[in-house]
Amino acid sequence: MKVVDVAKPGAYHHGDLRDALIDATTALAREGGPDAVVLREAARRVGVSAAAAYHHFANRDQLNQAVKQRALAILTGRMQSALAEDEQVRVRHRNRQRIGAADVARHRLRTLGLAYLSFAFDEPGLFRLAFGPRGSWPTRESASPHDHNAGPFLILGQVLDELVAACVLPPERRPGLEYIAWAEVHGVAALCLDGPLAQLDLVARRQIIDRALGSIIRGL
Amino acid sequence: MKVVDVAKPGAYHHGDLRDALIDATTALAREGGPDAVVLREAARRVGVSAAAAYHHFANRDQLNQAVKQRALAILTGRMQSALAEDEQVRVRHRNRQRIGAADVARHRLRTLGLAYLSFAFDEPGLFRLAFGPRGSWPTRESASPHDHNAGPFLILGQVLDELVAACVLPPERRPGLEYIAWAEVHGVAALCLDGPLAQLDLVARRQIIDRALGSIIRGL
DNA sequence: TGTACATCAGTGAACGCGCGTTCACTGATGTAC
DNA sequence: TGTACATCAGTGAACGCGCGTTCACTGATGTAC
Repeated sequence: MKVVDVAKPGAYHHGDLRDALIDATTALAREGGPDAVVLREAARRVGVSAAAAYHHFANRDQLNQAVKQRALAILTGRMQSALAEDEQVRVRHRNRQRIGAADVARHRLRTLGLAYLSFAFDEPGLFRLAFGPRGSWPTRESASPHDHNAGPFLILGQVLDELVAACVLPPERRPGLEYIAWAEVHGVAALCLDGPLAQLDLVARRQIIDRALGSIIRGL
Repeated sequence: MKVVDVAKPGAYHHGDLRDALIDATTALAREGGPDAVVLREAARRVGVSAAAAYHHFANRDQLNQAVKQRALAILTGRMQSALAEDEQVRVRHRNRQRIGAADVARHRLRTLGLAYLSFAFDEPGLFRLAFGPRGSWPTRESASPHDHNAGPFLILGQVLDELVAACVLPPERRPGLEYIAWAEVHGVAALCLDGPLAQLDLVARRQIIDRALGSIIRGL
């Protein structure tokens, strides 16, 4: 197995330029959203000629698409680690109080929603890129193999399954519920970032979020 | 009062270039979304030099902002006329069957949601512009005086008030409910246009929409 | 192990494009006398 | 009613910019013998 030596200074061959370009472009998107995704600037940041990028991407759109997937992977990671953190807290306190499976499942759903929203607010540039008009939504086939197909969609689905198992959610209402739950949370994020809710102060926003999450859980 | 003679051919003075530019740019946005909002192209379509635009807008962003407001006005109009059409149907059938105020109010809320979604699907370019990252959301002060401040927000608020009046919605849950309802419907639109729901066929999309609207109304 | 050579992954210069914006200008409009 | 003139709303040419993309090239890498 070849060891990839990253950024060996002065090296003619970069080592892993493709990944480096995706990294740099992700940073651009982070700072300036979809409009900041500029192939030349990414190459500049990596310290490479713009033409070099064309050995790794057919065109700008392919680079853009790769960054879009990266953004989604970051979102997925945040959702997963939020659940994991939740789990740790629960394990640590398990002797002090016994919590029912129903409450646990409900809490996990809420955690997922909060993770989604905090991604949107912490990383508005990446969020806008991921859910913006440019480029297509990655299909299951085009998704990165490292994800094990575990996009936001699947994580949400698992937690909804837990709700069914905990008898919180009637099984007949389970199918397709991902869409509804996702839409509600996504709508809050979108309206807060670029819509009529953009001017809300943090307190008001917090209220809306609590209310929306409550509404989803109650709506089960 | 001066009669504005639109597009008198060969006229040096245009008459109402400002409006004409907004019209042309709206057409651009309709066809290509936010990225298609290009000052020079709008001037070209109107048949005027690009520099002329600077007698009416300080810069490209102001033009963009005006078109954003136009898009919102169109959305508002669609919502209003959907309600009006509903009303007509109801008046026409009023002798055949008596419907309770509660059902009427619920139906009006559903109508509003459908109008919002049909705007998103019929006019994706305008929808993306209106709710996209570029430009700020128009505040009450900057809104066009012709609207009488009746944006989507206020129409929705009125219908929610009707629900309270009809005893469908407990008054204590009324305040701020606009946000929740709007977010849910907006989320469906956004995810269907540019998100993971983009690949759904029309039938599946229709199901999601029905379900989401039902969920809002049930959640009251 | 050493060498010839195909392939890979870079370079740097250039192309064409279209954009937003500015400038000095000029033709039309409307008002004061 | 006619005329001088300030103001308004256009013109067309130009500027500078930065982009995506292509091209002929060259240095590095790794493989076959």
